[in-house]
Amino acid sequence: MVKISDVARHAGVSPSTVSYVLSGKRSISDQTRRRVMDSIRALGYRPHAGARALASNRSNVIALVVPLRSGIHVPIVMQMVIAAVTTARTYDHDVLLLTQDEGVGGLERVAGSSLVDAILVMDVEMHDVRLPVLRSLDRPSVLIGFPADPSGLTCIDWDFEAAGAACAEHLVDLGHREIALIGAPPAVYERGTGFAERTKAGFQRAAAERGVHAVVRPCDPEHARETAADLLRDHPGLTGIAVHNEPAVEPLLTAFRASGRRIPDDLSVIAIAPDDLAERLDLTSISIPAEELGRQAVAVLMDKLNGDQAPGATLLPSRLVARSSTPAA
Amino acid sequence: MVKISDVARHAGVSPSTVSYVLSGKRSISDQTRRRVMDSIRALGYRPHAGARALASNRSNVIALVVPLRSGIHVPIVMQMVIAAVTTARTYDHDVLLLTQDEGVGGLERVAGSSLVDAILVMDVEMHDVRLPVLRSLDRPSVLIGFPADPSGLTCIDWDFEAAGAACAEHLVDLGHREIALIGAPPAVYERGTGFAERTKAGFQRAAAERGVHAVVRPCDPEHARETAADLLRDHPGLTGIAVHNEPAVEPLLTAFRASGRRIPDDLSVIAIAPDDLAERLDLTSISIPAEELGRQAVAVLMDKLNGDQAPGATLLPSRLVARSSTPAA
DNA sequence: TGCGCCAGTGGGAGCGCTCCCAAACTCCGG
DNA sequence: CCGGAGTTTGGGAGCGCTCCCACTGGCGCA
Repeated sequence: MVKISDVARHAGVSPSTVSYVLSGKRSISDQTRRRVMDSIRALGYRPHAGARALASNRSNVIALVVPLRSGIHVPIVMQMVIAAVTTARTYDHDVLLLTQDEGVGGLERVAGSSLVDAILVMDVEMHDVRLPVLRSLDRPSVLIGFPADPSGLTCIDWDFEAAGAACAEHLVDLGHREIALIGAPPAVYERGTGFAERTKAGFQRAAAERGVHAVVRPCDPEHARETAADLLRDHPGLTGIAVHNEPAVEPLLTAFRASGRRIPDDLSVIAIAPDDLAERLDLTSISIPAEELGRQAVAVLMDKLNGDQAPGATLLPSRLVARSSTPAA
Repeated sequence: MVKISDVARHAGVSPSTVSYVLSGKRSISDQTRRRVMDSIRALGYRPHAGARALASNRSNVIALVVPLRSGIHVPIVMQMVIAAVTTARTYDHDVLLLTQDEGVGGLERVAGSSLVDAILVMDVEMHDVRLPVLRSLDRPSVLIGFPADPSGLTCIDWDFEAAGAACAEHLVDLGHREIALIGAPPAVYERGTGFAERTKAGFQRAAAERGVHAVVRPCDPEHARETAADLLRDHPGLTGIAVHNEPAVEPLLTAFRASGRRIPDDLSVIAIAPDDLAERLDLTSISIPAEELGRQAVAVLMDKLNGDQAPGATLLPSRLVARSSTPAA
């Protein structure tokens, strides 16, 4: 194994100089820097991660806690994970993967052993048992999602309240007087996951402000057909529908058509969904950019690592893209 | 920070004894062990990962290279990832996530810096550029999937050849004389990914051995409808179909029905797909246990890490489960 | 009694890096 | 010509752990 002293000898400088060339923590003459860099390349030197972590008290690794529970859409999670890894690399960090089932112990383990410098937690619950641990840990963390009490924590998420409201506004502006939101699977609401509730709240608030009747239904994608049928039966006057449940979108559309409703003639449909899905189905949508969220979360985490004061809460705006499922009047 | 010498003092032993208690590398009297463990708990001691890695030349971290390209089914990948992480934990290892877009450089980086002890690579291509690097690296690796030339490498995968053959056999045994395999998206074949080819080969071989006419079509899930229509038009006598393309399964079934074929009365359908999907649709299927593959891959990797001679190739058998889409005669 | 053997323990060098504390050298103004 | 400031570099302690090399005391056997 090539070590820093080998490089130093080869370049005719001291080990500390090689270290400083690599870290940039003090000024080095151009000539020396070049000589050192040449030696590094010539010898194929790679700093030993463990030695570095021991001496500097920084591992250059962040932990990423991924969820894998019912009701969450896996491809979106994966997009965020990939974006997080890619972004972390631009900050010269790697990503250690933790699953939720290790729970609180996993966080204490990787933080306590100095395996990671910081922690990114996805899919936070309203009353997440990990919150007190995260608050007490000596390493910075960022949560993707908002718990009931975010005090003392840094959280980031899409602005689902605004997204829900935008759906209602869009439908009302098109002239609909009776609208519905088809939301996440029941399991998600029962868990008290924040995003589902916030979408609902925004939708209902915006509708109420405009004096429009709004109903909200959870929806299990496997029973989309029944949900659609029930909804249309219970509310025959329904003409505008928002869907916030990615895997259920296609089954729902099929079910609406099967029940004789033409889209958009009889029913306007807007979805809160990733762009690729909405584009394919030519659906008006509020886009939820997964990569953007993963990227931003890491950026905020790195700010905290550098000691910069990060905002306690970040809400990523979503964007409404009109397509042919909600025609202008 | 609590260090090993603090524990040693608290327990009235030497630091080396604490180390040996933790590693189990030499015998310790019960009494001493108990005292040390008590002190560890009392002080909340956690060994410093970096120091450990430096002194022992083992980081207890493995790298996992995940794919995210077109044509692969994300939930299956995620299942394998989760299984790999969970299994690695049972061997007291953590998992560092690498994306493919760092390519060869990422492997050299994490191996060269001793950040990881071993490498697990998912979604291997036939002529993967990473193969020579993996062969030359000083750390063990395991590939999930088989390249064109697996010499000098350890590979593991489902036995797709057998799965394809089992599909054909099952259909032929039911009396079908003209059968088809609807496979992965064209992009997957073009990339020369092994699994798609092997399924095809097994299917065709088994059909040929039984003197039955077999056609194979790739299928882009987004154009499942057209694929189904074309296939039925080109081969009106088709009565048995195997599908090896998870996201296309439902659209295909819809398309078959839309073209007037009843399942299973007019058309027997068998799928190579995860159990949950097949169960939901009540489809006869060859199950591809994703968790099992992730678990086994890590197990083999750990064997190699321990110096045990691991088999060069491992093929995981799949299991045929008959359901109502292919009724017994 | 003397010896070898074994189980249990301690001492401490060394893993490869970082970063504090100087030291060397150059340049300038007085 | 000297002192001080600025720039560049070297020396080496120390990060927290592992594991090699002893050392000790007890036991059985000749």
